[in-house]
Amino acid sequence: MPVSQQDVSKWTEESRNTQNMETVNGAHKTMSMDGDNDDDDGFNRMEENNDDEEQGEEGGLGEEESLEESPKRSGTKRKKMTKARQQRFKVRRIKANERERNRMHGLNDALESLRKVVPCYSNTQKLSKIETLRLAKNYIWALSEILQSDESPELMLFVQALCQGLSQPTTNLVAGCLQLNPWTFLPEQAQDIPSQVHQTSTASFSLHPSYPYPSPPYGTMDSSHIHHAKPHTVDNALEPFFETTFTDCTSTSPRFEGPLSPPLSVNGNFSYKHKSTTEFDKSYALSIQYAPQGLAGVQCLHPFYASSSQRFDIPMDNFMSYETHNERMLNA
DNA sequence: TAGGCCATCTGGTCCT
DNA sequence: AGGACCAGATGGCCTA
Repeated sequence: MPVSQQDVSKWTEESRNTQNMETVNGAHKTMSMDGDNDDDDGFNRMEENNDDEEQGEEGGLGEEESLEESPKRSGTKRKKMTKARQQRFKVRRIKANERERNRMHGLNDALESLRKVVPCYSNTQKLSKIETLRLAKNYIWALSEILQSDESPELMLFVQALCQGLSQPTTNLVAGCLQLNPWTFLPEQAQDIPSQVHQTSTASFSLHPSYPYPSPPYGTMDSSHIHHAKPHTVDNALEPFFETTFTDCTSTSPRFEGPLSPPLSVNGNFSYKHKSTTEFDKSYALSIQYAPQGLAGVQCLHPFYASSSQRFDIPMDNFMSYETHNERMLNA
């Protein structure tokens, strides 16, 4: 770990007694070279350092708390590292490592719980930690805006809000969970899509000016933009469909009560960079085809139809395929 | 093979 | 003194 002057200035006399600059830098030169969870490693290093600093010291218990002048730094005092003291450090370090592991496991458990309540969850495609946090942040923010606006949220804007700042794979996953084509709500992607698709889908949605892209730095999200949400000037061809969809969901689909339904793998299905429109359509169709038991197999949260964050499954029959969507748009 | 993600170790700091 | 929390460093694993 690089040690700055500021860090050095923070050191207390006590810390200097147990570890000077050279010790710190030396430790990091050799730290974690094996990575095999050998708890003795750090203490072996400590002992090596101590060997350098305790020349001729035999480690009697009675000398444990005595102080001596450091031979390497004038004016600094450090405690003798006796065998007993080394042993105490070793035990303390082992215990600290275990606590740290448990702490991180608890953190990971909490993160896993969070993964299960954000809008899309897949057992096969686990969101990374950072993406989980980003999606959760977007989700909370979107929900709060919906509450404040007191209006029926439009799905496209809702998904846009969810996907702010998310990586391409995560955006694909969210899109897959909501059975949307990410081309239709990500402006930067829309620049690269084939013209045919662009004309038939993306151009139909006027991206809301209050959803700038790329997203602002995290934590600085402007909370005003949904208040400014203007009604769509261009009819969203999906909107009536989704209104029906979610209405149907509440009436025909069982509410989420038990274990998660089988996940729908959307891995790569929305990747557009190396696929023609036809290929895209095929992969999209495949993603639907492999959805188990006629259900989407994913669990989606829509704040307007799933109050209190209740999860529900969206029947596959309620979804319009990408081809169907394109046909409708072409015929419109 | 590079890059992303992750688990783990570690030392420093703050608090009880 | 010891625990909680944090951030840096490192190596392993996986994927494009």
